Amino acid sequence: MPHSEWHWDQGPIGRLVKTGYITLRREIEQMLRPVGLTHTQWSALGVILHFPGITPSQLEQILMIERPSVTSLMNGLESRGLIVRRSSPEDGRSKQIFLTDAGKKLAEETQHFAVVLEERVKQGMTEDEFETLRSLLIKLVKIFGQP
Amino acid sequence: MPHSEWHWDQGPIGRLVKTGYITLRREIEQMLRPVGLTHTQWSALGVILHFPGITPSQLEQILMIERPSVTSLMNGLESRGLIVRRSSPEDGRSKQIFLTDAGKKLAEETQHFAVVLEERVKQGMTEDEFETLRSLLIKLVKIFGQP
DNA sequence: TATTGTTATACTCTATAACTATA
DNA sequence: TATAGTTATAGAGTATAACAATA
Repeated sequence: MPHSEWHWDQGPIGRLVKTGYITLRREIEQMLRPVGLTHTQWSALGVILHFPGITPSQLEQILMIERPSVTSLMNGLESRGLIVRRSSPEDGRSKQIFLTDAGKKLAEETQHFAVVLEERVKQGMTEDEFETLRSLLIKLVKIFGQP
Repeated sequence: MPHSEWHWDQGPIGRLVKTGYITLRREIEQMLRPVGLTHTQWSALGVILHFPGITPSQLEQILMIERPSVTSLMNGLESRGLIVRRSSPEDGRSKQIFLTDAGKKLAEETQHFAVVLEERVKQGMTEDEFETLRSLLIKLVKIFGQP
């Protein structure tokens, strides 16, 4: 790189957030490698574990991906035998998503990875800094509309 | 979602960072739609604009993606006529990447999107909060190794 | 008409492993 | 041997547009 150098910690806020995201994602994916889940699949399993019977349209909002992407993601989990879809008894258009026994087991075994990561973060900064980071990230997101 | 509700602003720090990342990425991609660039391509163009003659191995570190991913990314930009690769005169193994005229034009036209986004963030929080967010994100990344 | 979900289709991003060329 | 880059291959993630079924 002629004449100047790269400093990862400079540059706009968007790049800094992305760097933070990639850093944390890589940590999680390293933990997930032995069980063969991607971080997106792992997130989805965690949500379904908390909200059994959730619908694709609800997942769409939580995971912040489009509807067909939810279908694709669920297809992957279904073909691995981790989830099942059932028609909703209340609304014939809706489908409800449940974890299978295998899915529940895997979700329960891996959900603490989020806590492990969070603990490592907490060890690197004060409680006060940690809470400030949380609240400023929330503030950042709210600027662009998330209610 | 029976019996409980989803609160996007709760949950672990990892999810919050990801929410922030997706939020900003969507804003940028909306701005990029008219010119037909993805946010990753746009990032790469911006880096090459700042560091003409950069090598794939250097891009690998900056963009935080693997070497073959760099090749793939550069192939896409090359086939659109936005960059060219030349062999390094100093090291026969190395290749240097330069923007074409069209690539330079596109890069220059779109680089201010990062500033636009940053300005919107700055309007939603105090200068102090903004700097704190920056420094805490840097601190977060450093916990996991980025020097 | 509006909503829910899926299909069809396509492209980007990413990664691992193996290869070539150069140092 | 080590490094730089590419190719081959594959899978995930994402999106848009069009469609079917239900409300």
